[in-house]
Amino acid sequence: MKQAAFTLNGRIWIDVDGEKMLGHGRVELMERIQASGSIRQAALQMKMSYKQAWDLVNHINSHFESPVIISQRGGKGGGSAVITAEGQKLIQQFHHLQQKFNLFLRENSGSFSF
Amino acid sequence: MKQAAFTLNGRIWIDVDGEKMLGHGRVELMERIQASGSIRQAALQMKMSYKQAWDLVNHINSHFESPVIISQRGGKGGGSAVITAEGQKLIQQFHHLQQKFNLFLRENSGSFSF
DNA sequence: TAGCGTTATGTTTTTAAAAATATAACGCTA
DNA sequence: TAGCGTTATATTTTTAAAAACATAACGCTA
Repeated sequence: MKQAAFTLNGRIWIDVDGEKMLGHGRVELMERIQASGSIRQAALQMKMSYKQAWDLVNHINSHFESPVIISQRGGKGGGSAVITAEGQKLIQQFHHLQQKFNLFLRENSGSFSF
Repeated sequence: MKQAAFTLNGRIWIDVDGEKMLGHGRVELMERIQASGSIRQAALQMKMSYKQAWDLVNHINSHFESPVIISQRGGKGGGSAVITAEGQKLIQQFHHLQQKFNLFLRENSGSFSF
């Protein structure tokens, strides 16, 4: 085949006890929950099942003493979910790291000479 | 649950046309092929099937005008495989990038304050 | 020239991941 | 108080990935 453009790519995430706790997808999920106030709406927007979204939410929360995504069922609108201040800090800091990482990728993408 | 040690983690790889071409696993495979002179031995060492290893080798080679892993069947020992100079450069440069990335991860692992 | 160990390749089977389905609980609202 | 839309959760089904299996080709070596 042909030798096209080589680009450096990658992913970062946050581990707890060697287990993945937060990455790009989960951060996006949290953001959409915050924007919509609903796990279901966030799931629909990201084209995942409600179950999958809820499992992720649950998994994230399990790593904190008090949940960073707080949800309740029933009531006006059928239920709702919000992101705590701590959770928002989480999002913010992940974005900051992601930005630095993107820079890293760009800076090093040109270092090939095959 | 409890709020344990957060650590930054990640992976990098090299893309061609938006498709993954080379990452940590494939580099290790190439190194083991070089060390043993055999795709089969490399596969055994990495606990993958020969087929899987060969598919990876094939996939890597398909991205270059001339293969970076050259193999032949029959003959002394039943067959053999070698890594070209170009392939060795590939390995070297990936390692260099990986080293820089490891530094990035370490440097940024402490930037949490939840 | 028969056998050996490897490369090369296709097919089948198994396993794991993802998706789909089902259902209960809940608290507002009409 | 019946209904709505959501959260919460378990179970089943489907799909995709991985593994296993099978077989041919090859060129040395004995």
